[in-house]
Amino acid sequence: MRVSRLLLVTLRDDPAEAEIPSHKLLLRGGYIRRISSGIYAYLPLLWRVLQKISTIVRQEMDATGALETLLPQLQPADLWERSGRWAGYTAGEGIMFHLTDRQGRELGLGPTHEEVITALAADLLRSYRQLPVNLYQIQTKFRDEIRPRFGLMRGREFIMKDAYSFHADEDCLRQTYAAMDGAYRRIFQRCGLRAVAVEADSGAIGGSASQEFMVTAEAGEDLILTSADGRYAANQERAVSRPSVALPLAAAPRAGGVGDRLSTPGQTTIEQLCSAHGFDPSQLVKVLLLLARFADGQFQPLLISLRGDQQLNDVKLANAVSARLSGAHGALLSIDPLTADLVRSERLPLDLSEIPFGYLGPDLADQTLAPDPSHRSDTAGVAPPTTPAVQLTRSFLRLSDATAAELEAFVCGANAADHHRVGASWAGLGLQPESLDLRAAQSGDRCLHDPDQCLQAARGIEVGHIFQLGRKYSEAMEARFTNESGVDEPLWMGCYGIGVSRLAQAAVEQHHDADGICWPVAIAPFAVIVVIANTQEAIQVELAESLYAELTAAGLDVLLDDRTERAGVKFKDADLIGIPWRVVVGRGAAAAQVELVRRAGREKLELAASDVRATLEAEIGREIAGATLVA
RNA sequence: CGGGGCGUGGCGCAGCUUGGUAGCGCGGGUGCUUUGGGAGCACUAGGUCGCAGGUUCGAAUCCUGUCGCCCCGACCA
Repeated sequence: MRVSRLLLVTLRDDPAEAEIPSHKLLLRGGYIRRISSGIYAYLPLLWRVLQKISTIVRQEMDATGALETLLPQLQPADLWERSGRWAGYTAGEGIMFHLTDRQGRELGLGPTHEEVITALAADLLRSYRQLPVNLYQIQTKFRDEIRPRFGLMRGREFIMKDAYSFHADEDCLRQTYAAMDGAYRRIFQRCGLRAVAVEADSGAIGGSASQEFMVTAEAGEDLILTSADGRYAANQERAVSRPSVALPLAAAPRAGGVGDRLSTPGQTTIEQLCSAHGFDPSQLVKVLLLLARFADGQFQPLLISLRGDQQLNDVKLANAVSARLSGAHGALLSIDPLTADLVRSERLPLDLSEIPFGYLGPDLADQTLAPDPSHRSDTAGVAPPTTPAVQLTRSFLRLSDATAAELEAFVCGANAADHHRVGASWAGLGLQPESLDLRAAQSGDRCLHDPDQCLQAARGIEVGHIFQLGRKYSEAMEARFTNESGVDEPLWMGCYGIGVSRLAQAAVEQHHDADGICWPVAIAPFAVIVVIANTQEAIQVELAESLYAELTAAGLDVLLDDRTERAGVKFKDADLIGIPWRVVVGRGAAAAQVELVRRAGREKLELAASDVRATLEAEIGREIAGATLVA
């Protein structure tokens, strides 16, 4: 391809809309253009990158025996109603674009394909003899993201490889999951990315085990925690660690007591309490008052106890709450602090004026949630307005993190303004807390697998995620097969995603310098750019043309910069768009000498034009092989 | 949705406080010179100042509304 024909439009200044390096460089290099928020045109250069990534993905997926397919993006609502996800994905904060067709049928634009594939599996799969099977596709996904961000990093329309496997039993699912783990490692390796596999929360997709693949980069949206020995890595949402040892309370209290009352006026925070009375935060139990909302309209107040020096992990909390109540009330929609503002905006029949915020203890009585009498008289005898009746549970769901539950004696609020209790115990308060893990693991915490190892924090861009779904969808959608004994049972499922367009940008985020992109050769739009330093010199043009023809004939992806620009312009553009190898045909052309420059390291080599092809083939071959073999 | 910021030729910005000729750099076109790290000179095209109201003799500038975009939070490949 000739640069003069490439529609190469590069920008000298950083566009105002871009914040992070990869986004700026993709815009400046003429790789993408924004059409609307979170919606991008992939220009010819980027399309070549995406095709190269897709090819690698295909090769590795095919090598595991997976079958490529292509599923519809327009999906009927009833499929999603059968899985129980239509409401959650379309209402409120739901991310599915949806529409009504001319017949009044509801359709959604596919954000993911569990429903479609499971319906297909129910149709096609009948016998254990057909199993296992793994179907994948590479296509555009649509998600009405709450906040699109950073160009291709979080778009409302993006390219994804998604795969879905079906199995006769859980053991077989585990094998395919492991095979996908291997394939993913090879894919990212071959794309030239430094990626780490981390334990993950399975989120809205559901299911049991799941693992994310993170490209480490400052601009990453996720926080990951890893141990230096490489044996543990997890998303912070999921990460576990050893809490520090709590300091015992100095004045040993009576065993099983409720503690001594302590006057603490105005001391509503952990810091104030500790500095006023010399407590250590680990001697305190802090109590959070929250409100969970469910798909069926039910509200459930939560009373969460944590040791004073620990932070709540809201993903762990959401999982714990879902596990207890989603069976009865459907999906957990949100958990928010229970405040006067929330009561007002949700029109809850609650009066929080008696709740002593800042002085809560784990034994706060359910009666504090009694309905507000004034509210009752307001609405007595009046037909309720258009809003449906609020369903509110009038007792707390009480959950305690293990660090709090294990304290023998602690300081906590007295459930009365301006007072705390010192030396309280769970038995004394009449509570028997379950020991849950609700706390956020943090950088510096000691690891479970080895107390000598500490967790380190890094930021990451999630480029892949693999799940063992189990039978969640096959049960909901009645995708069943006949097993060896002739008995019908639901299929076991796994699903496996790679954000292809996100991966392209993540590669830029990881491979760039002050002058532009430094693509790994495996996914670069072109491997080589031949630059004619001065197009007025016929001898340079002639040599460059013959090199271009030779390299192209050798099967390399070659760009010929034949523009009549000055050399400096062409060098700047070549650096910006990040072609891994540059061949400069300039002053040495008369002697058939050219210069070979590696983009990433700037190494230069003067060599005979006749040696260029062999040198490039060796260098590129070495890089590709290196990326393939290391595993 | 809550909080913060921005909309002025294709791109990056100034002008707005204190109302009165719409400007700068880059980019585009033509010509000449230059030709190994974003060249120089000359000429030239291109803007209803996001949109709609209002105030005013007069609005890019002041007021109101609205749309769009970006950043911080809940979501995720």
